[in-house]
Amino acid sequence: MVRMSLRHAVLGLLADRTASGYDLMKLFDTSLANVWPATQSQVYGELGKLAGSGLIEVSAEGPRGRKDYAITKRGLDELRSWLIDTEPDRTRRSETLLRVFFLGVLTPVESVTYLSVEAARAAGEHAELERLDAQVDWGDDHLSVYGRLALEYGLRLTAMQEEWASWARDQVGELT
Amino acid sequence: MVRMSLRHAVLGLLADRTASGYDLMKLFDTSLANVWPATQSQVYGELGKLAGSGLIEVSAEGPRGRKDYAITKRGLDELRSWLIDTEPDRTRRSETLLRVFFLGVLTPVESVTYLSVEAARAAGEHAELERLDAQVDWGDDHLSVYGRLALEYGLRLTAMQEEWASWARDQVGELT
DNA sequence: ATTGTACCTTCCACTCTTGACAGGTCAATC
DNA sequence: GATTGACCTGTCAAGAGTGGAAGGTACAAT
Repeated sequence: MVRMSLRHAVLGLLADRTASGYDLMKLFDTSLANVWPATQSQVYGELGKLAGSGLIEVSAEGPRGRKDYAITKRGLDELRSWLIDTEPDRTRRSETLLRVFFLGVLTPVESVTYLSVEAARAAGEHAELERLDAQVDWGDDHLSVYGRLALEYGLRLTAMQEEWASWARDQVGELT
Repeated sequence: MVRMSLRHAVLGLLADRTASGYDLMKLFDTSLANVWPATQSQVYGELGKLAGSGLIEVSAEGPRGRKDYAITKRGLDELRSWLIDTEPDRTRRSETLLRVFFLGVLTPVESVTYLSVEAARAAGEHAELERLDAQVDWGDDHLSVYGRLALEYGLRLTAMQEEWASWARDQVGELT
């Protein structure tokens, strides 16, 4: 039990409102898609474990075997304690950057192509996020207020990535 | 065998020069620390598998059981093919951002503190990278040329993170 | 001569993540 | 009445990553 952010992601979502595993999956695939992706197996598994340890509980049962979960007092304590008392794991892996390290085995022309594609990809993602920003109806609930901060991070990140990739492309271009 | 970037990280390092597992670990702990961290167990395990499949080979044996590995023709082909023909996995997880999503369970003051710490952390990392940049003797080999591009990415990323965290802190501050 | 330190490899137990599979129910439409 | 599609929960196998333990060798300095 070293880290387990997934556990806290589920707790965090349930802190906003009760939800079933199905509901949570939709949130993971939309709001949290670019922050903490998770699969069904993980979510349902985690719900079972969390319920077993009393951090959440079944608050209602609906049709089709639907189970609504609600966070408990202990769960909320655990979530707050995670936010305040523990340091985030900042281990980052970037396959894109890993490839940059090894661009030397390609020809300069091939490297320039790689970085151009990367710049275009970042630009595309940036545009996509801007579209999302304009489209989303930002409410006043927790997830909206702070979710917007997260979206802004995405906007700034993709903008930075595009600038960097363009710059890097030019740097490599000068080698030819 | 879906992704396995670690395999290609090892191949990429060996494309620059021959190395033992011990040598590779030093590279993983320095050059690649912020790009693709790996543990001993992973590296030695991967070396065994790569040698077994003929992508690398033992080029020399030294004292203390040291084995120097060199990339083979097939290994280089595999590396090039990975760089050119396959799309990087861009799945990103950010525990820091995940926490931002759930800042709503804290008081605004606690949230401001969290974001302030985050800004300071980014600033500190940025300064550290600048120090590294000035200190490193950038040579002409592959890892240096392209490693420098990666470092520049880190500089821009940490600068962006500091600006974002400061901005977000002010945003939340306005709620009080 | 001992001792400390750097060197060097290998194995194991555990958690996290992925992807696929399996199964069942309700509501509306044709 | 049958089909379709959205709803909803669960399990399993395998890969990837973590952390640590174990064990041994060469070398230099005291």
